[in-house]
Amino acid sequence: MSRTTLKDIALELNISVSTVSKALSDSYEISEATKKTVQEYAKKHNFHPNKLARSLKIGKSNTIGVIVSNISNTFVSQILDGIQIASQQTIYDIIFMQSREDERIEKNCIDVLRMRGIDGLMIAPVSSGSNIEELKELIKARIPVVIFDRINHKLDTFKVGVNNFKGAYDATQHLIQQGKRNILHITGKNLGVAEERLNGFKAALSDANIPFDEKHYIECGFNSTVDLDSRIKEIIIKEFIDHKNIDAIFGATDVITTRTLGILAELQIEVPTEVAVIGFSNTQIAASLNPALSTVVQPATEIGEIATKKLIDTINQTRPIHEFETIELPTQLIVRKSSL
Amino acid sequence: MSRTTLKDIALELNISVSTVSKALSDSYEISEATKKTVQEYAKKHNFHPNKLARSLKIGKSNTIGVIVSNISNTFVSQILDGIQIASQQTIYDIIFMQSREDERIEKNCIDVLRMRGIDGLMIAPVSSGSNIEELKELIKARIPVVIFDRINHKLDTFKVGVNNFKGAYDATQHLIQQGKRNILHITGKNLGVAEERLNGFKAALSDANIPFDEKHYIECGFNSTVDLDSRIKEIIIKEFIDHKNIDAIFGATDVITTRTLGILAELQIEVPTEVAVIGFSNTQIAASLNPALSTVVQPATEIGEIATKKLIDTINQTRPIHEFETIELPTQLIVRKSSL
DNA sequence: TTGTACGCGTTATCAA
DNA sequence: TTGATAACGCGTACAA
Repeated sequence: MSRTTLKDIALELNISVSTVSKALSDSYEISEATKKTVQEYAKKHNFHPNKLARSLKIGKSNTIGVIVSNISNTFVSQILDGIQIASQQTIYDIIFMQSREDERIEKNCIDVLRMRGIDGLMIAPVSSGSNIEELKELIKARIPVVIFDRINHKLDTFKVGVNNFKGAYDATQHLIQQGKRNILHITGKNLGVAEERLNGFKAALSDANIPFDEKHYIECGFNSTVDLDSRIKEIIIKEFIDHKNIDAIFGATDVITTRTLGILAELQIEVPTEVAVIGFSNTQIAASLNPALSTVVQPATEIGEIATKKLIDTINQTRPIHEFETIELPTQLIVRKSSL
Repeated sequence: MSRTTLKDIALELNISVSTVSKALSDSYEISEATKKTVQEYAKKHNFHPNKLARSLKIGKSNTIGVIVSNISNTFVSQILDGIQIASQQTIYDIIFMQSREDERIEKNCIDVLRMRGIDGLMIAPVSSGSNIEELKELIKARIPVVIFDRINHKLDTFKVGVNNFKGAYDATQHLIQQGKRNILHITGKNLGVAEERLNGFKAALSDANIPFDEKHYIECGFNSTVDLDSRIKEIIIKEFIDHKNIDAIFGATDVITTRTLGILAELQIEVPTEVAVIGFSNTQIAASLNPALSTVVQPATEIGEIATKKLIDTINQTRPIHEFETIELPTQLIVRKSSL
């Protein structure tokens, strides 16, 4: 048995295909009687209209494409949750794809989604300039694009993310208020948001008249977890154990912060008595950690929801938009035991 | 500017649409010269064939639908990773949807995916009988279905998951070997895999001649995290603090296990000296926890990969399959500090 | 109120 | 080697 079509119903009921089509969409042209017959038949035989054919016909797919780096990242999956929530009550379905931090894969994702006839795209781009031509083309083809999270991307369009400067500033200031003066900032290489977070870190130091020490700013590659681990370990051993000149660590990302905690435990360095720790992190188990981890939390769900709403608004706009808005949501500093 | 079509190219190059189509698919019927002209023109003008039209025509969408309960769950997102990896090198694209543990939403997901013309479906069902009629219909319509993770579902089809009995048995046995005899098993309500895990737990106790105490088996509702937390806390206070008759806890899921750790920290109960902890958990930061958490790890990525391969195989099978296989992968017991 | 005819963009068959 | 034509399933202007 293959799938039921309008034609099948028409044949069975001895009426025309268009009558069936109209009856199912509750058209005013059709009599209540036939509507009822058709709709009941459809329900009984579990008729599902073919979206492909429908989209092809009306030139809209009611689909939104989403490209993220990696689904298996707490922060990202929380954003996806928000996207799902916002799209739930709309006519739009969501298709997710992963770029895996690779511009070529990202290009492929864009192509695939485009071929699928998405009505709009939401993307957290790999880098600040990645696939900018492709994205421009989408917009030219009147497929709106919203950029989220990595809002330093150069494309001129709607953007939704957080105020990374302030988030980093607040975290650093908190450590300073706890009497820490030798703070190590660990961040990632080629991380779009890193620069603003570094700026916030520096600004907080500067405002407290603490000189910025180059040695207390470390960039880690992200090639593999092993690399990341050994790199972090190396620097902690050097700066904390050998030179004894660190009293706090500020991690720039979810992964860095949690890995750091693990390494400190492994090296039997007591948190927060020997070293205080705080970092950007959206892991739900921050409170379950021992010691409970102080974090800069990004409003992930909200980012997803706002981005989705913005995109849908833009899709439904009849005339092209030329004035774009960048929304920077505030982060939230949650102080727990690891930095007290 | 709207999107380019075969027609546009044909018009521009003064050849027929079918010639363009054949040239682009590198047909042997077309001369090298025209092929070259067409392909170059297509590349230059960034032509993307319309997949909707293509799928409609050939009756295959080269799309696989995936339904999971909740993307923002470590274990689930690891499975999705595996699915992505396995599909990467194939012609198939993946569409994810979330059921949020709700059978009606799950039904809606199935309908949407079906309307989208998926060639196959992978699903971790909400419950053991959820939407069984819908799924049967899919199979009747020759759209293969593979069930993963929640392999206790009653539908007769391919299933890929883990051996929950053995995973639970191993964890419990390990605790017993550490000299623990009063083990609390915390599990979830309406959790498909709970029963097998409970059986494994009981079997290990029985094999060590330890009687099973009803009071040491707790089911938690999953309505909200707050409920879960307070329920776990309540039972720990009663059994550990008041009656002092627990020396170990075995958590049945990722969420339960990590929440338990948090609550123990909050109550200032020392792990593992006062209470040993082990549990099913796929969180990547188990090693980063303090104390490092002993876990029963499920081969999530592998589950995703195998399920995907099985599904694609089935899709490409010309004749319907009537003998289905259930693959139960082994779990891995990783002993860390929390249970030593 | 219902039916006919056409087109969305593609592929496949067959004729030129 | 190329092109005309039909068809996939649906929606809609127009005719009946």
